[in-house]
Amino acid sequence: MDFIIDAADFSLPDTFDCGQCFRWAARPDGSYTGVASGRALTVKKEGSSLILKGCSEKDFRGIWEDYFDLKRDYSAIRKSVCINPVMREAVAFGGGIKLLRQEFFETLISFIISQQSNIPRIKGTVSRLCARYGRAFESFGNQYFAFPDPETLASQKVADFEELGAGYRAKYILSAARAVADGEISASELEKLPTAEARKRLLTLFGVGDKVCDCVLLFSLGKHDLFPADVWIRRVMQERFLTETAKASGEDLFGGYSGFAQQYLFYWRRNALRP
DNA sequence: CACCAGGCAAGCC
DNA sequence: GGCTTGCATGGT
Repeated sequence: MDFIIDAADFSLPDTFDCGQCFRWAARPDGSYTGVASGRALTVKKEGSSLILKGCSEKDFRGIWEDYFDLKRDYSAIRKSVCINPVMREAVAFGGGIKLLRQEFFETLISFIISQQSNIPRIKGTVSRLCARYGRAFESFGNQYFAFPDPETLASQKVADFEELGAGYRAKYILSAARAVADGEISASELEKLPTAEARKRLLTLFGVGDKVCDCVLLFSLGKHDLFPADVWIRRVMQERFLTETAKASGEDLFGGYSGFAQQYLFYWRRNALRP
C-alpha cells in the first residue's frame, strides 16, 4: 500500500536536484526513486499530496518523515531568509526544497567524492561505489544497493577506489572510512557537539576541508547554522551580495537558517541563472 | 577540444 | 597565519 500525506510546499525536483543528495533519480512519470538507510523508495507528488509508494505508516514515521524533514515549518524559514529581493527571487525559484536528513557516513564519503567535481560525475562515482561495495537487496522486483558500510570500505585499497573514477580523492575515501570504522569519529559524538566544536573534530579527517565539513554537518547532522561556500555560492555572493567572504557573511546574515538560505542560493544560481 | 567542476593537502613565504 | 600549486578525470 501507499502512504499519502499532504505536503503542499514540498517540491521533489527542488529537493532532489539542489545538490544535497546523489542517489535519487527521476522516472518518466515524474516520480523519483532513491535509496536511503538501506531501503528503496519511490515518491510522487499529485497536487499537494505526497505519495510514498509501497510504504507503511510505520516506515514513514520511523524513517521517511525525518529523512524528508516533514515536521519542520518551512514557511517560517522561507519568510525568515527573505531578507532582500535577491533572497526573495531565490526562494521563489526553489522554495520547495527540504533539507534531507541523510546518513552520516554516506554524506561524508559522498562529499569527499564531490570535491572539484560536478554533480553528474559525483552521482556516477557514488553509484559505482554502492554497486561494488554495498549490500544488494530487492524491492518491488528491482535490485538496489545500500550505501557501503565503513568497515567494508576501510578494508579496500586506494587503487580500488581509483578504479571507480574517484581520482585523487581515492586516498581520502579510504582514510575517512578507516576513521569511522575505527570509531575515531562518529555521528553520535558530532551530533552532541556545538557546531564550532563539531567542525574542529571533522576537519581533522584527511581530505575534509571547510566546504566538505560544512556540507556533512549540514546535510547529515542538522547543523543548520552553517553556510557551505563552494564556487557557486562564492559566485552568487559576489554577484548579488557584493562580498567575497561568502561563508562568514552568509552565516552572519542568516544565523540559524544559514543552511536553508545557502541551498536556496546554490540551487537558484546553478539551475536558474545559467548562461 | 579546452575548460570547468559543491576543494584539498602540501609546500612555500 | 595566508597564498600558491598540483592534483585525476568525466561532463559540457
